Amino acid sequence: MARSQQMGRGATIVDVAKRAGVSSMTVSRVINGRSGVSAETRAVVEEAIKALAYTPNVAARNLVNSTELRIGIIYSNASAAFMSEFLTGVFEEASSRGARLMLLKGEGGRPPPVEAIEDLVASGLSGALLAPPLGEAPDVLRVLRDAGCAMAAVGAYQSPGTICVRIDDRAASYQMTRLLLDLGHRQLGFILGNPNQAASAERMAGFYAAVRETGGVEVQVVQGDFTYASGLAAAEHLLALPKRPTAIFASNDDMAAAVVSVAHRRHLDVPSELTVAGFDDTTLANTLWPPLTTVHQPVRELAAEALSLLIAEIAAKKGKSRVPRETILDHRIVERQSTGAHLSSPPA
Amino acid sequence: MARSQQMGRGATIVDVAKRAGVSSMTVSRVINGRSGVSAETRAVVEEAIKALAYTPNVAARNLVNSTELRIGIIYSNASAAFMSEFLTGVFEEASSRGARLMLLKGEGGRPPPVEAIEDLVASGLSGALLAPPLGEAPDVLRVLRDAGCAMAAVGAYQSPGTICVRIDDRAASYQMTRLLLDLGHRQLGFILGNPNQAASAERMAGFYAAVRETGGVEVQVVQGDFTYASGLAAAEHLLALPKRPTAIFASNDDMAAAVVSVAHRRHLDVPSELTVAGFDDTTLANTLWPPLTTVHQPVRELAAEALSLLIAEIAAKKGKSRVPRETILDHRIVERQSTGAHLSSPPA
DNA sequence: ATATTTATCGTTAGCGCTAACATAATCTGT
DNA sequence: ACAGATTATGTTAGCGCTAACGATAAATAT
Repeated sequence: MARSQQMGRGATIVDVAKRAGVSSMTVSRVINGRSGVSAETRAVVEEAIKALAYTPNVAARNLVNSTELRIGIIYSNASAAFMSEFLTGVFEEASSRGARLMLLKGEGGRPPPVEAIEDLVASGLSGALLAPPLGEAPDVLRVLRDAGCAMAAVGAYQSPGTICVRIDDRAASYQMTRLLLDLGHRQLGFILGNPNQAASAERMAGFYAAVRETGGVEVQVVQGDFTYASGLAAAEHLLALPKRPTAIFASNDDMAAAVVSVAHRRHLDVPSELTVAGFDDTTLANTLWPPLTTVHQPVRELAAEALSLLIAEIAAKKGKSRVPRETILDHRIVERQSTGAHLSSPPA
Repeated sequence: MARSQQMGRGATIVDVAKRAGVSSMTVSRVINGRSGVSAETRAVVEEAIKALAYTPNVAARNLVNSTELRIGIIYSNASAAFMSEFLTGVFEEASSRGARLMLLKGEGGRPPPVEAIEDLVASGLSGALLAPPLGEAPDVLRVLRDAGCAMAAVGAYQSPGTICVRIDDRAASYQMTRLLLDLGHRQLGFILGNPNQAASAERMAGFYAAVRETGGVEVQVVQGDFTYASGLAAAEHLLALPKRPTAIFASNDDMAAAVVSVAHRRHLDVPSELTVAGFDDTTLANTLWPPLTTVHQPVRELAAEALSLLIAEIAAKKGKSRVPRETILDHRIVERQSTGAHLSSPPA
């Protein structure tokens, strides 16, 4: 019996070819979008593919190409909440593309040592995907670039030859600030992020943009570095000010959480006496009480998109690459319970 | 020319066979630990494998087996920090085994709906790996069991037919309590975990075991459910008590973080006026200030081991499975800065 | 008209591995 | 001692796919 169809799982390329009345090679060409197939033939084949619910067998494809796509995922253990989402996105994409992932993690929030990256590259890498903030780590970028390794970075601002996938930090920050202003707040505190990440400057720019277009706003800006500890210090400073802010916008959730903690220590209720907003929508935002109003990044999609682009880039290696250098995905403002309207006469 | 060795990436099974002076089939048998190979032949082959740094080509293997191992990873988004580690472990293991992972995530800390699981199973699953606390979710277990799907659960206590991989919660809890007692604390508070997870009872048992063998200890136990909010309430209760505890041991880090927050609100310094200990060593433990003393679980290893056992179980499906039902990995007490010696006369 | 290019499609071979069978060598029991 | 069972190895074929080349027909050039 003609085994293919009846037994076993999915249909094979041969089944499709038979049904379309062409050779398997033609089907292969259609699948891979290769040229040299007439429009009508292509249509017939596509019809057959759909009818049989055919999906290419990645194992067979990898085997013959022998080019087993090896992608290095390089990250530091900075924000685990973020990484969980990130890895999920990457893995889903990788498994459907049949890519093999090599994870490399730095310890203590630091990038992995250069030697580790060199080893990884030496083991034969097709490309590397950088999780924030490594997309802006000079050492990492240099090693990879020297090795001629294709790169994609999530959350990074452009560096030559790297595919960047991120949200529009400035716009997000602008919108969040607008939200605060619309709630009636006119005394605003802003806690900056780590200065060596481009996103920090963008977030501040968005904040200022919203402030500038509104009259009578007083702002206090203090430097942080994205850590909880830095948020603690910044909050202590802001809340000890003679004209203390009625709303504080921190450049990430960790620092926003610290603000809440300091507020509580000073017996200030959140949000009735102090409004707090964060950025990133990590689990922390939902773990603490009150849950934080924050900016949600579509981390999973960012990661999946970055991997997808990276694979495209690798494929297009010889010809001029038609892969966009910069891709922006949509963010979302999540309003939870750490923000509230400004009360002109605060409660006793 | 005999292409194999000189060009292309790694060595193939044929290269190994040639070097060992046997057929490729014999090498295959050695690799897969199949019987029917003499000890000396096996040794020679293993020698050759090592010499050539041979690694099996997963694509080729999957292709011929056609049985592409599809493993479902089922989890809720409870603790992202945990999941990040968990996924890392699972993915590393999966990529070296050539397994294809299907992720299924529940929303809002709930298990995924039964329909979703049924769909997943229907799509052809070889086995399922359950992240905590789903290893003890009756609905999930039932659906999987009915489908005759092999299962492994991390952090769960035994349920028939499921492979459980976890740490010894009781021993860990005992050790942590001992640490507190050795620091001189005699007024202890304990915050219970969610009662529908077996680990909660184990952790309490360990706590009591340590308390019982020590004289003159007063304990206050209050119910929690592993959430930050429940920790808040529990801490408020404990710290309002007339004879308030000098040390509080929470059944997980989220609740321990809440204790720290409440302590600060009441102007109690941690650790000089109140010692706090957690459990799990999530990133939260290192994010907050002061960093928490807690019990570290080797999450990555737990996940990898569980997947490894699951794959073994699937392979041994026909014969009697020789896979252990329960596997315990080592934990570690991590002493950070939330714990300190009890001062007989507390500072003014 | 014939030679030459171009577009479309088919054939062959082989990626690295293992199931299934074939073979050779050794061990049983009576 | 010799058929039959056991153990140790080799042979053959093929998993699903695609590179490389070959074949055919149509378009263009000379």
